[in-house]
Amino acid sequence: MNRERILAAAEEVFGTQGEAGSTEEVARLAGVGIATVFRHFPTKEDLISATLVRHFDQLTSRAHALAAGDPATAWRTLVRELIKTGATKLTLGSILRDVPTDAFTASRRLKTAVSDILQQARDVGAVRPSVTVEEVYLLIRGLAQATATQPTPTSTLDSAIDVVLTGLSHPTKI
Amino acid sequence: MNRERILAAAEEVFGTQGEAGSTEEVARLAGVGIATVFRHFPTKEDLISATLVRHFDQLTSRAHALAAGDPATAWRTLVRELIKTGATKLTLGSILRDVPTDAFTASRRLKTAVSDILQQARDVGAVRPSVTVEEVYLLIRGLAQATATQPTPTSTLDSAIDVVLTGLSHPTKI
Amino acid sequence: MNRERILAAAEEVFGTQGEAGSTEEVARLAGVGIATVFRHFPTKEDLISATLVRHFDQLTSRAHALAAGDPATAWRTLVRELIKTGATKLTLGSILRDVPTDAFTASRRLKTAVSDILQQARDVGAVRPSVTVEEVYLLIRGLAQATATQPTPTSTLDSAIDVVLTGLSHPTKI
Amino acid sequence: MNRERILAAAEEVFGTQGEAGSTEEVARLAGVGIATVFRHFPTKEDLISATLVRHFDQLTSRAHALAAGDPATAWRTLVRELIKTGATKLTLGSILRDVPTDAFTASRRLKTAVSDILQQARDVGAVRPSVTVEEVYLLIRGLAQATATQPTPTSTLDSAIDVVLTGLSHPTKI
DNA sequence: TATGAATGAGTGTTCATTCAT
DNA sequence: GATGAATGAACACTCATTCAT
Repeated sequence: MNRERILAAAEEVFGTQGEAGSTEEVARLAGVGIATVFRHFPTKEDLISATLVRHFDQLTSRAHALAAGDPATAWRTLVRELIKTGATKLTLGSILRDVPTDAFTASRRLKTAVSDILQQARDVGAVRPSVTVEEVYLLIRGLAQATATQPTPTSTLDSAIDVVLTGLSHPTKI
Repeated sequence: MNRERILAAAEEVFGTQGEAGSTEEVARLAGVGIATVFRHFPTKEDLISATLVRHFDQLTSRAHALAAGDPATAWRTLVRELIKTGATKLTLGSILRDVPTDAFTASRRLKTAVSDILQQARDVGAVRPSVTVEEVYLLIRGLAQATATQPTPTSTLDSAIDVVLTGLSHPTKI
Repeated sequence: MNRERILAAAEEVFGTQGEAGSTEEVARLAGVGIATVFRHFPTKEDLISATLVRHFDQLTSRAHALAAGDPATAWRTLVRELIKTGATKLTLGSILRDVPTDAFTASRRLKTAVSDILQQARDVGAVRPSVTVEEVYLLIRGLAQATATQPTPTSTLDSAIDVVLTGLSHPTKI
Repeated sequence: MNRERILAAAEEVFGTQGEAGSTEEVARLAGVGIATVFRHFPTKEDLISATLVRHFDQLTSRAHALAAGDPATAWRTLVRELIKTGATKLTLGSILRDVPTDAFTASRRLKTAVSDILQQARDVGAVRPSVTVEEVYLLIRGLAQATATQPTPTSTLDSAIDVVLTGLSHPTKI
């Protein structure tokens, strides 16, 4: 039952400090001994991976929920939320060097869900047809990481997101 | 005269790994003893700071050079270059916690140069009037960090940059 | 339970070499890994402080025991023992720069015990009335440090102690 | 000509901080490059040794001067001065592990001079006949080191010196 | 199953000492 | 003869990981 407590603590610790966060701090925050953490997750990497899986799965659920509503709104909301929730936690992505399979799979699932909504958005003309998931992901990851890295006023972030959404909906300059 | 060799090595090491990079690796890469690094830069922070100063100053020079030409072109070229050269190195910016004065000053100089070119671009209508340097910086830093963090095909990055440039030139959706 | 082993090793190492002694040597002598030392005493200063507390407490106990017997004998025995046992270890006192509270308190307790016996000795005329604890401490510390610093034949040390005890019992020259 | 400047700096540095003082600080204080220090004194130990020689020779001269006057006064003055001037500098003595010959010789010379004055003092009854130079040295070194180690009010030190002088002039308790 | 205790490898930093100029 | 630059060996301290209970 500690597993959940540990994961929550890990999301807090690594989300804030990146992989610089120490396993011992996770244990302390979870209120368990350090050996307990290692019993559940034999490696620091395993712990981070599991944390990512949890995070990605939550986002995937959210994407599925949004997919039921109006495509244009769903799209804009999704992009916004991915950037903002990722802001505190996605630093984790940077740790995936040799991508652990579990986390990789979870991120695949999320990417699929995002692709689906993107497709709907393209269909209703909310997004220019030539836009790919890859570039969308790059833009999302960028803003998420940039704000995670350095405190940013909400208004600045909102403007930047608007720029991205606008850029995605208009034909690119020659 | 090792100073330059050390700075180059530091740019490589810290640019890739952020402040996680070790001073010892910098020394090894520069082909000098570790104490030599510390003779030139008494603190790891000093080393990082000096690396940043060098990097920022190079970019500032480039900005000044561009400012002499056509505003719209200058603007697009600058944004592109800031993102691409920053890609390998700007991770460093995230290290500026207690901003070392020198690096801070150098980054101010760069920001001023960027602001000037942005103003010219606004004047010729290449950029929407309401755009601020802050949001431009956030977008640039985002793409730089995102590509630094994870290998990205050039084409994807180029598309993303086009999205940003387009978004900056069009009026934002309501 | 290594704590005790580490403290014993620390008393040996720091007692001999003062704060110049290395934590690593303490670990080696205690037969434990260096990290174990740091788990028990997070700082070198903490380790030294704990060593001092242990040492001071032992001396305080001894002083209390002596206080029960004949004042003149108690006095002479105490001074002798403080010098001789301190000889190997009291170098540590010199490390109390920013006195760590625990060690300071322990040394206070010892000083009080010494003062009590000194008072008894004054009462029975074994020590001249004008003698203060401060000068007694200075003389004790002096002989302890001097013999710790440089090997000294027992007979020489005994003579020197006799000189001090005699000087403390006679009226000072004008 | 730098030799003298370096020695003066060394006496200041090592006298204050013991062997913890760094050679580089000596160089800085002497206003010369560090390599210059090593040209004159190939080893840190050599430097300290030379510093000691200088110091001992000065004290020897002083002893000779005093020997010309009244024996009792000379004795008391010498003891007092050895303790007080040694207080700032004799920390150095503790560094003599494998006594470098030069310093050893110089200290011999000083010891002889002290012995002579001690003999005169014994002859005029200012010091008990059984007193040896060894115990005198031990007492002097002790007070010098103790005050060097820890700041001590002048009055306390003076009282302690009086105790020693008194103890040396009276017959020892049985 | 959970834990506190133990550990070795690594990090930033200092310092006596050497060498090219 | 004097110097600044270079170096390796140490040191205090941290952390992911393992083990006995």
